[in-house]
This record gives sequence, C-alpha cells and structure tokens, in this order.
Amino acid sequence: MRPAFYSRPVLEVARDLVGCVVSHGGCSGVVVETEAYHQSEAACHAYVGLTKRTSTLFGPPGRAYVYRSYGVHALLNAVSEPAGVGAGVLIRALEPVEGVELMRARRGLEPVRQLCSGPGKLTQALAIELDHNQTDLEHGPIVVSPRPSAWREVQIQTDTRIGITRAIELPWRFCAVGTRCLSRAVRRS
DNA sequence: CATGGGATTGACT
DNA sequence: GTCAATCCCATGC
Repeated sequence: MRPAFYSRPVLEVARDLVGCVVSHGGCSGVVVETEAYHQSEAACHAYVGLTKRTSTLFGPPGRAYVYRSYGVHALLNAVSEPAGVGAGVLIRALEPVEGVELMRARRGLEPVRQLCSGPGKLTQALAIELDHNQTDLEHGPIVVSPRPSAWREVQIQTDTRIGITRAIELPWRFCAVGTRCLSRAVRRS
C-alpha cells in the first residue's frame, strides 16, 4: 500500500488494514487482527516522545516498525499518520494464504490455525526480524497489498487491546468476523 | 553504568 | 490457571 494510505488517522488505518495481505519470506497471509497505537495514549511506545527507539514511529508513514517484545519475539507494526506524529498499527494475526509449508517449518507446528494467530507467531512464520525496522511496506522486503476481492466487504468487530497495562479501556483492537486465526476471541463489540 | 519493565509464547500445574 | 525465557532500551543515579 502507498504511503498516502498510512498517512491518515491511525484508527482508520488499523480498520482498513484488516483484509489486506502481508507478504514476506515466501509466505503471505490476510490480516485478520490489528491494534492502533498513538502518541497521545500511554500504551504507545511513542508516548515517551522522540527517542532512539521511537524514531521509527515518528518517521514517514508506510514503513515497518519492528521491535523485540519480552526479549523473545519480533512484533510488526505499520507506521501511520503524517511524519512527526508517533503512531502505528500492530499486526496481531494473519490467516495463512501462501507458503503454508514454510510457515509450518519455521513455527515447528502443523495446524494452520496456529501458524500466525499472534503477533510473535506471524513474524516467526514469515521470517520477519528486527532488521526490517524502517523498511518500506510498499516496495518490500515486507509487502502489504490491498484486500483480495473475497475480503473486500469483510465485517469488523472492535475490542480492547491485548496485553497492555495502560490505556486498557480504549477499543482500539480490530478483528475480522468469521476467521479462526485470531490471537484471542473478541470479548466486546 | 545499573536497573526494570514489557504491544508474548509455550510449557507446565 | 501460573510462570520463565531473554533482550532492547528508557530512565535514573
């Protein structure tokens, strides 16, 4: 997707990314779960302001923000809003499309439902690493492309975000209806 | 320079 | 349900 797609309010970008396709490392999948993060709320890394860590979030929209979580997993975000605003969309789950055997090998698991049903799982399945931080999501190596026709009219449920301790009340989680690949079931709508 | 806290996962009780 | 693994980096002395 072009930078103009991401250079909008992060809640719109998070909603519109559901149904789009993420490709990397010989694999691809449809985005079925996202969360929005914005510098104005305390759960966002950019809340602390411009630092070495958050500089990607404050940079140009349409780039990847990849960081290490709990010392173990790489998590993928799409930098959103105009440059100068710290915001991003966390990609939390995919429904696998291409390269399922590669995903199985990288994950060490067979069930399709468990290959990309979590933010750390999908980066492992697609071989997305920390050095993809700041790379362009239009030209790759990680590529985000528009909704396939079957996903054009996808229904979306909102929910509160998962795994955070601050600003827990905001309904900034967006989930596709009908998928079996969410990281967790939707609680609220 | 030392410390502490995670936008998680998988193994185990 | 509980809990450890493991590392980057922001913060504070």
